[in-house]
Amino acid sequence: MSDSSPAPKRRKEQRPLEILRAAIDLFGEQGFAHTTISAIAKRAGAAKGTVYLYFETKEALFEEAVRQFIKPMFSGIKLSVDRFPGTNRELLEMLIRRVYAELVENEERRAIIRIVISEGQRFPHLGQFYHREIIQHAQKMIGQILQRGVAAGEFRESLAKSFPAVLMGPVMLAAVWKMTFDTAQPLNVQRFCEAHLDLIMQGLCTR
Amino acid sequence: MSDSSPAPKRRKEQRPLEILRAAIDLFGEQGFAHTTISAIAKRAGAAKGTVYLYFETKEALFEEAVRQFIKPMFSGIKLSVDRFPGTNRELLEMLIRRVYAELVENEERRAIIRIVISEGQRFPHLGQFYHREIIQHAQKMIGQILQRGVAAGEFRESLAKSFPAVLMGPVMLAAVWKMTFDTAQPLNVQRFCEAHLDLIMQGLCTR
DNA sequence: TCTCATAATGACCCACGGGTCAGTAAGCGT
DNA sequence: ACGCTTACTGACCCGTGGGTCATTATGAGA
Repeated sequence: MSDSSPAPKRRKEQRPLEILRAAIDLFGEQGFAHTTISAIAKRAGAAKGTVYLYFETKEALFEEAVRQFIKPMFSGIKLSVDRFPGTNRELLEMLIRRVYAELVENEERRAIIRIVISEGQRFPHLGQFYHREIIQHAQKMIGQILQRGVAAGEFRESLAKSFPAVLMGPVMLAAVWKMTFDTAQPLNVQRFCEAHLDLIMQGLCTR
Repeated sequence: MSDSSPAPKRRKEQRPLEILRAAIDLFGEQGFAHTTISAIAKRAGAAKGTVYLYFETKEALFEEAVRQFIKPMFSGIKLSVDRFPGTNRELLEMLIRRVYAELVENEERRAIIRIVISEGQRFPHLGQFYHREIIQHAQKMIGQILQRGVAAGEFRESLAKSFPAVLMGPVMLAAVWKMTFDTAQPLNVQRFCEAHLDLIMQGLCTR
């Protein structure tokens, strides 16, 4: 029958994921401390005790939830980079546009960023995990693009090859801005992205 | 006599500032939710009740503490920009170096950034205040430097004039990195700063 | 239809911490 | 020395929320 009955259902397989989904939503909206297990259970359509059937503690649930949603964030971008046909310059441009679309414009993803920043001190695992799963791969990816671009004569030799993250700095700023200052001064992400690309491609100075 | 006596002293003037200092330290270290009034009082060398003599609630204390430490952050930089003698290019370079020194290398200042990011959702005042007191002025300052630089032929026309914040993107990333990934992969701030300057001054592409 | 292993429940327990207030004592004026 | 004002204290109150567990409900298999 339909699952509209209020009576509890036994669904061992789906439960954990439903709970993780509810958890990541609420942690993103309210932060770790202000999110209650009861609220997570309620949103997942379960009772408080059910959460503790699948997760040891609130912290364990938290780390699992973040883990669950960090991984897929990167895989989509990685795929489209691997099979890109154009020049390295076009590839870098496409990559940066994608990152804005995936990380800055998507509210759920921004929430992950905020979580990693704000809870990173109290959950060192989290920072380490995020670094291992995302940052490291991203650095390698950008490093390769730069290297190939230099070899192909598209890019000059620059210090960015030692710090690929420099290229992504404005992305981080845009994400933080959206989360923090957008009510005071709304950010036009598209145009910000264009300014970003303009800057790193051309630089500021006349020759 | 010396103030080593354990008996309570009556010092109406110094108390509030001592409490604010203790508060900003602890809020920076542990975040808003995990910082207790008792801990703040203890660090300030006072009793819990004393805190409530000077501040209505925990939130009021929090906002006051942040306010207290945000303002002086900017004034030093502003001063050295106003009286700078060199070219606009040199000025921009000096400015960016100073911002790294003040915001990224200084742990207390980074704490403020983390606070604004992580508590910004639940305390909208905070984001608005920070924007009004820092971001807006910084934007104006950088905008002027760019404009003068273009007029003097030092800078090309670029989209950065509409989004001066783009230039500061890597600073934000460096600050976040220091707070979050530094144990996983320590960041050499000096060299990162050089890479940042190299990038925005020269750009990536060959002509 | 009956049994039984177990998924699911939610009332309950209790530690924690924001906020209070009756009491204490410092120190000024006389 | 003696009040008297008031800065200061910390034991106490109580709402909140993490975590438990005795009880109930479910549905697969006999």
